[in-house]
Amino acid sequence: MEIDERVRASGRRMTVQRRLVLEALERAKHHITAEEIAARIRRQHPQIDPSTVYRNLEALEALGYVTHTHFEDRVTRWHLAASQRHGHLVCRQCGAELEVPMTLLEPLARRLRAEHGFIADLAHSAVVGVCRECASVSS
Amino acid sequence: MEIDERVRASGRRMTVQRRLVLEALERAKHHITAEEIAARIRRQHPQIDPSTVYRNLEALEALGYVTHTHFEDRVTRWHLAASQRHGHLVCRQCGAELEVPMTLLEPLARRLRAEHGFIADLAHSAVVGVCRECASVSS
DNA sequence: ACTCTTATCGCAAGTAGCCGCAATAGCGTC
DNA sequence: GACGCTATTGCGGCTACTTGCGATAAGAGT
Repeated sequence: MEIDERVRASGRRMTVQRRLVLEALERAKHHITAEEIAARIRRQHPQIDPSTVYRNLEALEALGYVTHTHFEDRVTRWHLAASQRHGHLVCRQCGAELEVPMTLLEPLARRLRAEHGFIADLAHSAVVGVCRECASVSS
Repeated sequence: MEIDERVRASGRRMTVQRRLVLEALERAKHHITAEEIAARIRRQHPQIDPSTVYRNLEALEALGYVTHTHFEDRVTRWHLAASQRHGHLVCRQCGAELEVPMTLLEPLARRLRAEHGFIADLAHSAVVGVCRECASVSS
């Protein structure tokens, strides 16, 4: 089924704005901020309000097309849910970002599930710490 | 008092505002937001600006007296660094918070260190997911 | 094609938190 | 105890969102 139909089937509507947000995500495919999406869309369609972009990201997330990840402290970044899931390490000193396969995080997820019945989404927040380079310089 | 001296020894100054922030943290001792600290202080000292509270939390964090943890999406909470370190699980559906001992998270930290040279601070961000109760209801 | 319900939009105002700046006030030194 | 250097403060304005509201327009039904 086409995305348009699935959106409608859920009682939502496929608007020009929603399609533009989806297209921006498809074009970026990877870690884009809401601000960036809004800026890109507004280059061609300046009448589209940033709040519309935020609301559409939320709606598309509720439908399962999109997810977001929290990076260093205040930045949220969005990507298509279909793209490869992976964890993130971010260095609190130099800001470097490292991607790690989910398999690395799975043992913890399994243990949280077994011991606390908690279904963890370990890709949702980046792991903050100090990268190899910064650690070797500062100590 | 000894904190005062240590603050001064680092080239910083012990101001009324800084002492009030520290006292608020000592009284709360556990997971308080910057807004709450500011509000409590401002009940007695309305001239103290919230931005001063934020800057003092930052300064006290740099000195190692205080740390912060990120909870669900946009909430940051502060506590004395001296208090017991532990991880947090937060349910994205009901908001329930669960504390887990750091030992549970350490195997992952060790592996990140061994395989990526990355010194992870797994207490810095809560682990987001779905708690046992919400999982059993929704599925 | 036309109607009608209501999801969604644009706008303006609100929120937590951050930052630059001129004024203020710790505190080491005399 | 006054002096001077400069860390820190209060303020106003900015960022990254969020929210309320009246207007607009999807799209199901006729």
